[in-house]
Amino acid sequence: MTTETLNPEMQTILELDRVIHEPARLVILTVCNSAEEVEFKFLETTTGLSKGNLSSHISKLEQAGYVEVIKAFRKKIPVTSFKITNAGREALIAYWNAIRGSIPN
Amino acid sequence: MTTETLNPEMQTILELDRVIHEPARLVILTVCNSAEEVEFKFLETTTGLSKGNLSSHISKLEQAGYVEVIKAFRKKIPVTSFKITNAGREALIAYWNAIRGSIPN
DNA sequence: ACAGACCAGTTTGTATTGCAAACTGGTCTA
DNA sequence: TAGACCAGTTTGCAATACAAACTGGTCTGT
Repeated sequence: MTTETLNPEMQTILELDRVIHEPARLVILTVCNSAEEVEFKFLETTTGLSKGNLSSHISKLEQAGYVEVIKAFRKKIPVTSFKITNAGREALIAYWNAIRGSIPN
Repeated sequence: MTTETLNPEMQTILELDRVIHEPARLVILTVCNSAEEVEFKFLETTTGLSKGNLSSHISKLEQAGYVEVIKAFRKKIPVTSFKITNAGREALIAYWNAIRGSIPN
């Protein structure tokens, strides 16, 4: 080792957005980003996450302002849907850019 | 949304090696991978991680079998160094491959 | 009508984590 | 030889990820 400073790609890794860095949330947000609106049930079955787990990760994303939660009824059954926000989309893009920039060949 | 199955890239994300997924450890392991042997002090100053933090992350990496810890003395002062193991190198490569394969364009 | 199976989603309890402050065991200096 | 200093570990704590247990409601069979 010759240099005494961490190269910038590694510095970037240390500063990654922890809300998005959690795999479950990265997947949730990515799915939300790929559709207008996504239902709870859909996320549950596709991701294989448990309801509780899914619920709390979504709360985190909501708190961070990365998704909007939409509560509605289909017939008489409650249906919860999610929509990525602008902030969420930006954060997601920034996250991928950071990763992309740090990947070794 | 039309499909009911999570695409394989997202599945990969959910299965990332959590030992390596932690940014601090990813950086430590990457530095170790770029040199024959790396000293504690060097990691401390380059990464900016606190001693305690660094120490416990390295313990994790050692437990996982990803680094070897080498204790020695320089004059009379203890010097601890780290060396990535084969398993560590493989895990790191696998991690980057997983990430690389999951990145959106 | 109503008991209980079922459903969508939340809350709670717990084990694990990441972190820095406090500590250990030692060397060096005045 | 007291105490400043150094390399690294342990401890204590706040924040997490997770699933089991729960809530509030609808539907089914009798």
